[in-house]
Amino acid sequence: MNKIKPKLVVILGPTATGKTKLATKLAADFNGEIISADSRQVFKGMDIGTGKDLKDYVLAGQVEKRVKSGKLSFKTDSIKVTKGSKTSYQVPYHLIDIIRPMTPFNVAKYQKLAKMAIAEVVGKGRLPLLVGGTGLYIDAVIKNYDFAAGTTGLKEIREKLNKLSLPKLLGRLKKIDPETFKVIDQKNRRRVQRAVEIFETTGIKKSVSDKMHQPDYELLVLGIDFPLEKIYQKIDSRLETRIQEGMIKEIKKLRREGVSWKRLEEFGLEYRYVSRYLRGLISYEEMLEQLKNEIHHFAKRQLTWFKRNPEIVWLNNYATAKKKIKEFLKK
RNA sequence: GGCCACGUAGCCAAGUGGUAAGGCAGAGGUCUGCAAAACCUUUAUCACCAGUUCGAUUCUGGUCGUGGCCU
Repeated sequence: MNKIKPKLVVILGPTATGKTKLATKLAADFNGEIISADSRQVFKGMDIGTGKDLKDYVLAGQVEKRVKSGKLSFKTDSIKVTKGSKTSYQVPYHLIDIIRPMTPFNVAKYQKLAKMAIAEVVGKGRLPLLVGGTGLYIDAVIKNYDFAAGTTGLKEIREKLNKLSLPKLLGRLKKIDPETFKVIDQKNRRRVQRAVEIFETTGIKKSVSDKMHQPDYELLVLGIDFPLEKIYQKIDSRLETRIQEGMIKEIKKLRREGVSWKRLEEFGLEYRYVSRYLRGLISYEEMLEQLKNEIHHFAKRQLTWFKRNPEIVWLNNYATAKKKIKEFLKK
């Protein structure tokens, strides 16, 4: 019953704080592999807009020296990349580029895949690092949310519920799960509908199912702490860079490949506002301005989510992160 | 110098003789199957001075400021 839980290091933080770069270095230091926790980088072809910089997972330069001096602990050759005379190391990553943009994806699927990926990494005797900024996805893994039941018939039930008005949904919720009804955001249709869905698919009330979970891992949760103004600045300059790198082209290409406007709108941020621009709904200047504001808001929302987790150890540099992980692994 | 218009929160902006819509930005928050999503909360005494009035941000006069036109 009391079996030893695998250790999992989590690195989270709002957008534009350099999570990937930090995680890559740490993965190299501790013989680790990265499991991405990013709800948009799972999609193929969505690269520039999601900041999916795969080069960030490669450690180049002084690696050979670091390996010889024992500072890098990679033990297999599979991650060693030799290009001409230069050797670099690819830190293995998971859950990036795994599905096509038209394919629906959600937390439940993510959780399943992430658990599998973590198990795989642990099986290899390496350290799994869960790295990303999607709070819900991270919590689904580290708090072990229960999505197992109720997969059957979800589509039908959802279609049925989609047709109901919000007051009707609220009425139904009040009947089946008054406890949730009391605390739920009653103006948020999506949430209300989901609470009803949970009951209709599983027969279990949301208020009950919420309480049934135990973490699967021994955790170290590191949060990257950055002043918000700096994040805003970085967001703004990063946006200009992304446009120069062909972000608009990327979105045109997605369209050509059959991704609907509706889907692009759903993806939010870059995909939403560039689409609106391409459709002629807003001007180029409006796109830039609105996008900057929206990404600022997004960063704030991420922070709000993370703030309420007291488990997070906030830090802002590599050395501290390294020290924390070292201590964690010794325990 | 003369004439006209305007002066409402960081920005845009509505409005009324009885103590001021809304939007944006800002701040705070919610979060268990779309989460880069969806949703919630919050921000003014109306340029200044004097007068009319029971009461003025709204009317009158002046001051300052801004924009435009004219000589």
